[in-house]
Amino acid sequence: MAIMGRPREFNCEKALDLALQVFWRKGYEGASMADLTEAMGITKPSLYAAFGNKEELFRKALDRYVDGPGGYFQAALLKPTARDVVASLLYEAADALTNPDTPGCLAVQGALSCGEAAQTIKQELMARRAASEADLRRRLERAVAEGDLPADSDAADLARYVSAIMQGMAVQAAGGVGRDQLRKIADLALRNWPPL
Amino acid sequence: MAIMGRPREFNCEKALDLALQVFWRKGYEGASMADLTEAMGITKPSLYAAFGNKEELFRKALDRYVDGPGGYFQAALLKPTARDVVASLLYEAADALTNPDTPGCLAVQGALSCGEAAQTIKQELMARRAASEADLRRRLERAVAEGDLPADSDAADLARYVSAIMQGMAVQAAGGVGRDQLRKIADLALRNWPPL
DNA sequence: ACACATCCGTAACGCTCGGTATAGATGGAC
DNA sequence: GTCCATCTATACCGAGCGTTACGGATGTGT
Repeated sequence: MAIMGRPREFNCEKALDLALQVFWRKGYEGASMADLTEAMGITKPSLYAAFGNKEELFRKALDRYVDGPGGYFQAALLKPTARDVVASLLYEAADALTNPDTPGCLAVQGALSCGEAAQTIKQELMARRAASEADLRRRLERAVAEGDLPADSDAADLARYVSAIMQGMAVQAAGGVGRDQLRKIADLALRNWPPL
Repeated sequence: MAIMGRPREFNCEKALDLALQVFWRKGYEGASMADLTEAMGITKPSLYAAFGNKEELFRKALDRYVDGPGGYFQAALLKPTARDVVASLLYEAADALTNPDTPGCLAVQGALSCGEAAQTIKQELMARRAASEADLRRRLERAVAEGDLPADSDAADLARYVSAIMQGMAVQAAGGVGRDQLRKIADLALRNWPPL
């Protein structure tokens, strides 16, 4: 049995990308269904039929983010040395955070603080940030094992340190700071790596 | 002509402190008037008579924050050396961000991203963060002039760097990271100061 | 004691929110 | 060409939002 009935008139993935942009700029709570449907070019019933509800839509947009524009994070972990990994993370973050197509960090701006209704989203984002930090921590643990970092380095502390700098850059970007200024933050952070 | 009519039954400053706690935990948009009136122990008409509206209430709470729990920032600028200033900022931030009475950084969590209605608040917070950073920049400029920092230091870049670390710590604190872990971030940042 | 300015509480306002019932349009399967 | 599953669109729902009108309560100044 192939597909039956009237086919969908819009492209699901394109619509998700448009929704992602709205969530990016306004956060989860700040983005209203009216904002979303207008940006996506579809009506509310179509949105609900295709994506379930606002929360599921956000989660799907979030998945699309980490696999797409947010992919620089996982890509950076593949660099050969710990210094390359951290440098790549910080400079790629500076670029991504100021790219007009990918404004800011969804995991930070999405729902840092919110009302009761959005707390499951807030916790989801907290978990994602923690998971990314854990990925970085494991990469740095490997670097310690390989002698790429001093043997007495605490990979967990270093990962938290680098994560905090990236998140601080995200806050700066939300405040309108530009790419070159973010890269200078990265420069300064990298002037002592590893921070001994 | 002294005061006339029925005197107010609640303490304005105490009520402001209670409102501040709500804004702290839920952000500007996430805090509803019902949340606020319940926490403050007053009814809505009393709140509107005393504070104007939600936006003015937030601004008054914000003023009370910078003069009270947020005062560590200005206090840190009075330390004798640039290193003392930065160390005080980072360690005091670690303490303040994890103090149950002053949870997180209102300037970061208040309204990082939001809907249309709250964008004046968002811009106010952006301006406050920028103003704090400018205060720090001027303090570091003084340090350069005093020979306390290398003559080729860029005070603006350094101030942005330190601000980003503090804001990153605020995001970490919003994610549940504890005091000791935040202090380790401060430790790592201070291992190269100034970052040459 | 009286008058009045002010505050408190109930109850409602208009609006927007996220979400949906229903009816009409569309196009593939037979 | 007919059937019918599916999509689209209008119009609406109940709930919650920030805000306010109104009337009764309260204490001060005269």
